[in-house]
Amino acid sequence: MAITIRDVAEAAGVSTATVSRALRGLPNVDEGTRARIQQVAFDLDYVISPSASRLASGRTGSIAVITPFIARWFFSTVLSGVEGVLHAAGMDLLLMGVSDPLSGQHRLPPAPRLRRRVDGVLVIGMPPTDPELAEILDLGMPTSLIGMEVDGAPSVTIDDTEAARIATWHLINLGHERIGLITGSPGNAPMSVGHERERGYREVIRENGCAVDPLLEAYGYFTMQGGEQAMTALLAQRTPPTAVFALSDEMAFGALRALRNHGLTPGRDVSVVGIDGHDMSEHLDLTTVVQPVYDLGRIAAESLLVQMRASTATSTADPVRLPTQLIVRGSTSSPA
Amino acid sequence: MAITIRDVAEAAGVSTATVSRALRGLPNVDEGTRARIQQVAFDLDYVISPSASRLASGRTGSIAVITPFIARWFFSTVLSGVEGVLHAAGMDLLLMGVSDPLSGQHRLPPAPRLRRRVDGVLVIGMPPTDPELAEILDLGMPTSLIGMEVDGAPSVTIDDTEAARIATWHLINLGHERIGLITGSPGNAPMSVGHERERGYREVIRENGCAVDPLLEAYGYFTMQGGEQAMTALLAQRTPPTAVFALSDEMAFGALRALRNHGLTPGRDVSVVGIDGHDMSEHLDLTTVVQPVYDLGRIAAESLLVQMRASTATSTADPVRLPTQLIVRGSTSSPA
DNA sequence: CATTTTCATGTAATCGCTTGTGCAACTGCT
DNA sequence: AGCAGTTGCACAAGCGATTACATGAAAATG
Repeated sequence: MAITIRDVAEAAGVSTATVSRALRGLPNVDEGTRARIQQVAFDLDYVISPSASRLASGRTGSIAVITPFIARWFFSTVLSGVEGVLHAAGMDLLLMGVSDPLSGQHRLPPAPRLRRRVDGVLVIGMPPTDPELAEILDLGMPTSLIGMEVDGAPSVTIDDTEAARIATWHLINLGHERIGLITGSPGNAPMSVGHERERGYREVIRENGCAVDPLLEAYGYFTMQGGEQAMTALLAQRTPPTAVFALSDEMAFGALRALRNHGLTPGRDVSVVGIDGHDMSEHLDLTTVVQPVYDLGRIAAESLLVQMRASTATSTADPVRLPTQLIVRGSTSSPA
Repeated sequence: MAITIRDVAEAAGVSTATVSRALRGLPNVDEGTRARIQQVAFDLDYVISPSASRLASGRTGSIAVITPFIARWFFSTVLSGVEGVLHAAGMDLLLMGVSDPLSGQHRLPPAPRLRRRVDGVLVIGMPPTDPELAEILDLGMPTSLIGMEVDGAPSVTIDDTEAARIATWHLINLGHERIGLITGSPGNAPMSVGHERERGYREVIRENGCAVDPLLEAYGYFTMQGGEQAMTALLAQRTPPTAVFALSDEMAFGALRALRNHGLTPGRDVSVVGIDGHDMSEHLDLTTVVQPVYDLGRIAAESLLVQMRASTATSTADPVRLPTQLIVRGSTSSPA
């Protein structure tokens, strides 16, 4: 069978306790002994059994990442940032989807599958009101949230309202007065990204004395296709907007496509601005409010690790908010 | 402390052995007893300790997914397909990147981190000649490859040469004679995706009596930016190609952009065809050879599970090849 | 020089589950 | 009724580490 710590101990002429300490870099081991043990372990091609180690120590050395989507740009980019940090820290990354990739149907709640399995949890972009999120937080283990804020839980986000304000102000400053909105879905949960961004938009619209016209709002469901349909709907109005703010770049992409399908030129005929800084936004010449997506994941992972080390349950749960930046491109300009 | 199997056993008035069998659905347990145990376990809010279970049984119930990139469309889409299957099977998915997300530098080889930690491995899109891949295969555990073929290892791919042939033939059939190629990097490893696709291109070019002109080939490094630079380079020739085949959609996107930057209209002035069926290809009106990326992941995961159940080491390692399909869009047409 | 500390190491009791073995109590057969 | 074959369950030996505690030697202290 496989080599165990016992084999190493015998070969090195010490006890398993010493091997354990030596290999894990604990103090109170003679450096000479440590070197010898390391050499023996290497020669025997010994690898520790994580299962045994976990059982004995009570630590799993792994962290779950919970996400509603894996194949979408935002989520996979965050995931990439997370992975970089966890890998460097020697942690295992357990990836768990919340909804079925194809149907989008919610699966069983992930909380029960987390217990005793991981030391910490990272949650990406779930609605703050989601009961499943509450279950996860109730687990009482170190948790860090990405892209949403919940009272008392550490989180890393951008200021969504502010980002939306920046985008909307940009259109206002260009002289637009009829500004459409492509939002997520009808029942945007309170505190959710969609809700906060909508709020930023409405605030700025009101501050400028423009009416908040329900006819200027359409649902894009945060997908490209949805954005296209939403833009199409907006264009069907008797007085279409001269500019549109899409809550995400992917919806904005859809909007651009709808414009072209209608023989309109984005930026010249109708301005479009998004939020994200999607890889393709430069390519499509889309004005957007860039958010540091990779860093969202990176920083959340780092803070989770800190939180886990400082096992003092009194984790300072101040939410981290990363800055955003408006990048002006060809999809926005002053109205004709 | 936490509830253990012992607590459940005592509360149900049976031995831990029976609890273990009952909860795992093993036979030789009276259905009445089983129901009672399940009820007790539920009431006590008992969850099994994976660490203990793994140590005792020798099975980890988890599978590693190794990938060079996480945030790229192809990889995250495959990953999504894999996750769906593994989740349904109750397996833990350990995500491991091979290279650093930011720098792209290779990290330490993943093989040592796999031993004793997972029951199976899924590898996405590594060059077949990569020594790290060899190390992984040498581990001797159930493994399934996605997007590359290696002798003796089960794999799920498309026929890359054939896909390239289809794309190139499409351009030939349209009447193009000077057909450019946007390939990966200079040293495309033998048997790699890039190499095979290049081969398909060259075969068709030769079959049609066209010369394989090195000046018609440029490197796009499988990125959008690279594709843009490659197209720019091709346009700088004295006699630029009238059509270009990019080995991936993302490079094709870059090519489209380069064309527009030069005041050229894709499809009318220069035709562009890619391979992938990227989410954005429809949006950008790109002709492409669609590959079933999600299914690549799904099927590989399913076959890995089968392979693990049929523990007979003599796994029939016949490579699975999924079909591709040419989707003609506006980016290709007959030369002017 | 006696005594207290510190250091390096060993002993052995866990951690919480799985599973081979054995033993009754049933079953169905002749 | 007798016998072999099931069936349902308990016993207990692991699985391979970690770690509290014990131990003896060496170093530091007064």
